[in-house]
Amino acid sequence: MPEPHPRIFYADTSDVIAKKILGSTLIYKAQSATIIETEAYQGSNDPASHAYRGKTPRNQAMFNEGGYAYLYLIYGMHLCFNITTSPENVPGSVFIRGIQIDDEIIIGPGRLTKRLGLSLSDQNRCLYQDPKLQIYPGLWAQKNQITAHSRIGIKHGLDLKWRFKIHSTY
DNA sequence: CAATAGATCATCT
DNA sequence: GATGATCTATTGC
Repeated sequence: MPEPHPRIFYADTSDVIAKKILGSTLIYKAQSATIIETEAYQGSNDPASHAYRGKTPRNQAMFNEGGYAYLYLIYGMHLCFNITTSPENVPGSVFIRGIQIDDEIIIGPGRLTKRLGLSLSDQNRCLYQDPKLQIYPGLWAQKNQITAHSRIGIKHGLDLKWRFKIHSTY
């Protein structure tokens, strides 16, 4: 039996984890999804981040140590799913933008949370301890290529190339 | 095709 | 009271 990514996997900064987690397998409600697109968000060094101006009730989950779920509602209707990174009280998260389930490609943070059935009750779940929500190392044996891009839907921090996509090359 | 508008609400100022 | 780490439908070229 393979093990989920351990606690130490999430200890680095979000831009590193966002790349490293591509191709990993997300397990939720008997569904198995491959992570194919991510973005990184940090803290006071990242003007696009919810945590740019410090801790608030909404973003408190971003201050967890690495490996916890951070979810929030955007535009009154879409749930967005992140995984925290970095030590406790150092805000950082990997925002999941795209997944693949079997042959179905799902791009868009709101679409994928709806498809998987994630909800705010999954807030703060630990990805390496909670059996309901887990992430395993990828089983992609192919040679893959990762590209870096500007993040979507933000007004600041567009110079940071913190959106990452994995492409299978065969 | 590309551009725009509308939905809809918790959070922050 | 304004806004936003979005998505879809619709309009316009």
